[in-house]
Amino acid sequence: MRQNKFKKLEIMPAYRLVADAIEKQIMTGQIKPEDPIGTEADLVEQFGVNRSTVREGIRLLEQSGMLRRGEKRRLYVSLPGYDKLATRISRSLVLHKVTFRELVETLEILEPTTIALAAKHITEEQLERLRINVAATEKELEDRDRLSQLDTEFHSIIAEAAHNSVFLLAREPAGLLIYPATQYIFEAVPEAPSRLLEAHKTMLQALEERDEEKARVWMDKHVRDFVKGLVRSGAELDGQIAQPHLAHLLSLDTYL
Amino acid sequence: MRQNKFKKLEIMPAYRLVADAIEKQIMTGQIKPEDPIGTEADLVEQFGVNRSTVREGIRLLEQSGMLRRGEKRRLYVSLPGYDKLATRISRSLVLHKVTFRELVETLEILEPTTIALAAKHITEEQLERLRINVAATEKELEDRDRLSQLDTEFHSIIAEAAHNSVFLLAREPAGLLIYPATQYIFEAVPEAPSRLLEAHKTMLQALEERDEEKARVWMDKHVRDFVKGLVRSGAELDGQIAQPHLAHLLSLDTYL
DNA sequence: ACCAATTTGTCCGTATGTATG
DNA sequence: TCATACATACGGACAAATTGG
Repeated sequence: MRQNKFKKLEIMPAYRLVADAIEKQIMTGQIKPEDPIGTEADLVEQFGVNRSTVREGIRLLEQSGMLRRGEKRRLYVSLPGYDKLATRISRSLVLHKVTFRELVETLEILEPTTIALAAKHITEEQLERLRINVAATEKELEDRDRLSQLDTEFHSIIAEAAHNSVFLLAREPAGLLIYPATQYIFEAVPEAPSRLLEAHKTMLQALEERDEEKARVWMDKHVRDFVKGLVRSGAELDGQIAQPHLAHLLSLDTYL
Repeated sequence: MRQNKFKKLEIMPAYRLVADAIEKQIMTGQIKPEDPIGTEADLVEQFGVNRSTVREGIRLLEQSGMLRRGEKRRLYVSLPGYDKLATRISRSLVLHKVTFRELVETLEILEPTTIALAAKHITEEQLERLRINVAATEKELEDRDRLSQLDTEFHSIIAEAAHNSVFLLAREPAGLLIYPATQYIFEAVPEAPSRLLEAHKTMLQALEERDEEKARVWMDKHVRDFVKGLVRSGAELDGQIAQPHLAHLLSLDTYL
């Protein structure tokens, strides 16, 4: 038998090595967010590779949000934004053919817990944003498109108010995928907008009173109500999300 | 007043346009996972840009996992893998200085629910993997490093058994960040390994019996136990995760 | 097992637009 | 206004690996 004394060598393209080297310094805190990275020419010199190679490496980190072009077009270390991450996760879920059932099952669990946490930790500023959101909802009760935007935002603010970034990132992708469907519920269920408004109003009130249980109970009801509406609007719970539901995800290309 | 008839133009670098164009076709299903993309030369011709530009665009999609170099080094459309996504999310959380408190708060909620779902949906094959995992845990009770790997794996298998990819992605990042800390608990709490083994054994049993409540209760206990151990091991709940805890995340560079 | 064509990874040089001082 | 520095994009080149005879 031939002797197998050597592990398979890890052969990686130079542009990956560049990206990994920079990422490692970021992850280990040797360079921190908002720190400027040198110019491309600097990196060329430091790594001893060609500019094209450096640029390809930079693109990898740019996409994962760890580098960005800041003022003066210079390179800065950057914190990957939660909104961008959530969008990427949502898109992945779509490609994996996630079903409505998986989404609502998740939200039935996460949303009540989220608002319970929010009741404990919400700030006055966040309450104010919720009040503005609810007021806008009341004013635009006829505009279904706008209404589903406001719905998505309402739940995002609450998630933010939970003051737990792990939780925030856990629920945001599901929220991004499911709440836009509100729009289709409105078409099928005429009383849906007013019921939504009532629920949002009550939940806001519960949050103002710091009433954890009341908030949780109403959110629970709200989500169940949502699922019922979803079914009545003709959505197949075990089917995957339809193209029209994804328009908002696709048009986000611009700032991602 | 000057007439404002024009919207601000979206001015984006060519390599982004390339990436967006391809991504849009993927998201709209015009090209599907495992479909081959043309060669770089093809893309050069189709987009009418230079090869360097095409390559930079490809890097963006490569990083987000929508494109990969497959067999024969050709470009294929690809499903972003959950493991890769979870790792990226974990790293982002670290950069955002996530605290132990946020992690355990999340897992105290998600893990019991996860195992309850798993009790309903777990397959025989997944049960078998859990049995193997628990058997290995019993055999390697002395090897702390190996033990914390097995712990992480145990919980990942359960998450997979819940058969809800949204839920899976919601908890995996927290799992990746917190369970490696088991290692440090073992150092501070001598009886921790045997307690962990007992809990894992009992949860496995509950899953075999499809006993949702028993599974949930034990997981709840297990997580609380974990948190206690974490505190006894000297971890500051409101502090961020220490460097040593992240070693596994950094060495994963190779296959990401 | 050898050869010719293709393709990727990498490098070099250059032009252009834009921002800085 | 001019000069400098830098990012973007282009064109061309070559070696190594892979493919397809």
